[in-house]
Amino acid sequence: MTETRLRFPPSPTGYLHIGGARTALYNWLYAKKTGGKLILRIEDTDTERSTAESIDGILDGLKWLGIDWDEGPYFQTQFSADHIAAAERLISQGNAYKCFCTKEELDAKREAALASKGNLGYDGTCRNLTQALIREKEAAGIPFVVRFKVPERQGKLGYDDKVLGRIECDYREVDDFVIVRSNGLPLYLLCNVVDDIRDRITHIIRGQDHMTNTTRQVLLYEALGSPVPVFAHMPLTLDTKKAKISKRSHGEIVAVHFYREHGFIPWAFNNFLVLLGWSPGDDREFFSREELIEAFTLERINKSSSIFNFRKDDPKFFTDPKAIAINEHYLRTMAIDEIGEMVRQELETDGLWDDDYAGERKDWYLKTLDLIRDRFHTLKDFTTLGRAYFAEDYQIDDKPLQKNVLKFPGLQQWLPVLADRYEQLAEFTAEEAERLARELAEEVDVKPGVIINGMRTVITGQLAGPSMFDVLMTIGRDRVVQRLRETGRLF
RNA sequence: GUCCUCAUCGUCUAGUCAGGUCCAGGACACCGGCCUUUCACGCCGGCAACACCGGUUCAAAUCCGGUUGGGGACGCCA
Repeated sequence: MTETRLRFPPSPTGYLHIGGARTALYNWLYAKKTGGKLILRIEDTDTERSTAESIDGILDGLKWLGIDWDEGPYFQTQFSADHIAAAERLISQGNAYKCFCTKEELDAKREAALASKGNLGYDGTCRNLTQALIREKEAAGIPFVVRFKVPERQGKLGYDDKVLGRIECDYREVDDFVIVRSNGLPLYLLCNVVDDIRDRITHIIRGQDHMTNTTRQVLLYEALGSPVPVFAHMPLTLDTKKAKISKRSHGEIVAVHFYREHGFIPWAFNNFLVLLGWSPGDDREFFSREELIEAFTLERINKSSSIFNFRKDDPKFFTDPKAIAINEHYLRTMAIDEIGEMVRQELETDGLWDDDYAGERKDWYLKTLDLIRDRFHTLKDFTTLGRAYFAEDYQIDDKPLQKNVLKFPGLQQWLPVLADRYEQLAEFTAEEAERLARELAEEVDVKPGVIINGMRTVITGQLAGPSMFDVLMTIGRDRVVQRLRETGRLF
């Protein structure tokens, strides 16, 4: 069996979005699973819209996700000669012809067809021009495009899709499509096939929005005398209103970089993406890289499209709750030193990193992360909700401030008293700290919770958190004492 | 409009190819309870779906037909 060769061919017209990332992921998984190769090819033939920034963005996105490739990136524009040669070959073989219809004529016809509810395809005006007429028009300098001449055959045109099964349509349903622009530059349908043939691509995994392209490209493979690769059309990802997600209409929320910037763990995001249109067939939802490669098959890709259930302006979920839940799972279960590396990036970005965290305080650093990670959702939470562990400029949230502090004015006196007692303690342990806190509560005749939760808010700024006395040990006596003494500033 | 295609809880899905073990399982979300010094931690429980109509069959979420609904494509974009 020959090696499987897959490709991810993004067009550099914007950032990498979740649809593209998912396509890349599926191709990558299948390449890994079959011991094949993944080729990265930048399809930049739309020179009007392609940008260098987009290329960088796409590469960065893939790298962040951990999707690596074996060849490339190749740039489609560097193979123009191949594309042009193929077009010429198709013309000389009689598989393509020059079309002198103007854009205006075509637009008018399309509009008329739309109005009369007719078919929108090309009507074949230039399909059978005589050689003489063609030479005459060329001599007159009339611009032309090259169209593929769809064979007039009975029966069905189609292909076998790994996901969808047999896909067919009538030959008469496909109109003569343009393969070369009037400026001489070949178009996607052709370039894509020529490149896939040259790159010896064996499997094409792409979105269902390409299904009609595939039908036409099958004709191109045939005319070019190459075998048709295996096709697998994956379901599309729709928005909550069931429209195809796009950079244009959804913006940042569908951009891969948005998730990086919101503290997602790269693999967690892959894990979320792969489940949008694929399942292992059992109840597993979390996979290591190796497990996923092992479990992944083309046959288990779903047929029906899925909805990316992001919530705009939802105070609780900034994106699909399932994505967040998966991220939380990894946040809680990954090896703590791996989490440590990722949190380090966050701390550095915020100017909170201390080199000792990698040196003599490494133990403290990792223990602290381990203590607080259970209640966090993203890597960003370590520098926001968990800021009090690493800095003095943490915010006191309003809700706990009202509920746990301002409601009990006595805390202005009580907590500084507790600070004194903590300071004088022979040994600052969780047990001792708790004993003194409860003792104080009894003295001033309030429930222990008043003292404990008041402390929580003063010391961490938060309403919730780990066991308070563990927090105290983590923050350390000096900082605890200091923060408790300053309770008055909150009133 | 034409063609292609899809159809199970709010969302992601298992089950459909090989009909009975499915008055449909899991996860997320939601609701309730427990734990507790707190909680968006944890634990336990609950709510919630086979789009519709016919047909085949002893038996249909599963097979067949139709209807409806959704999506995609119909570019000198990729």
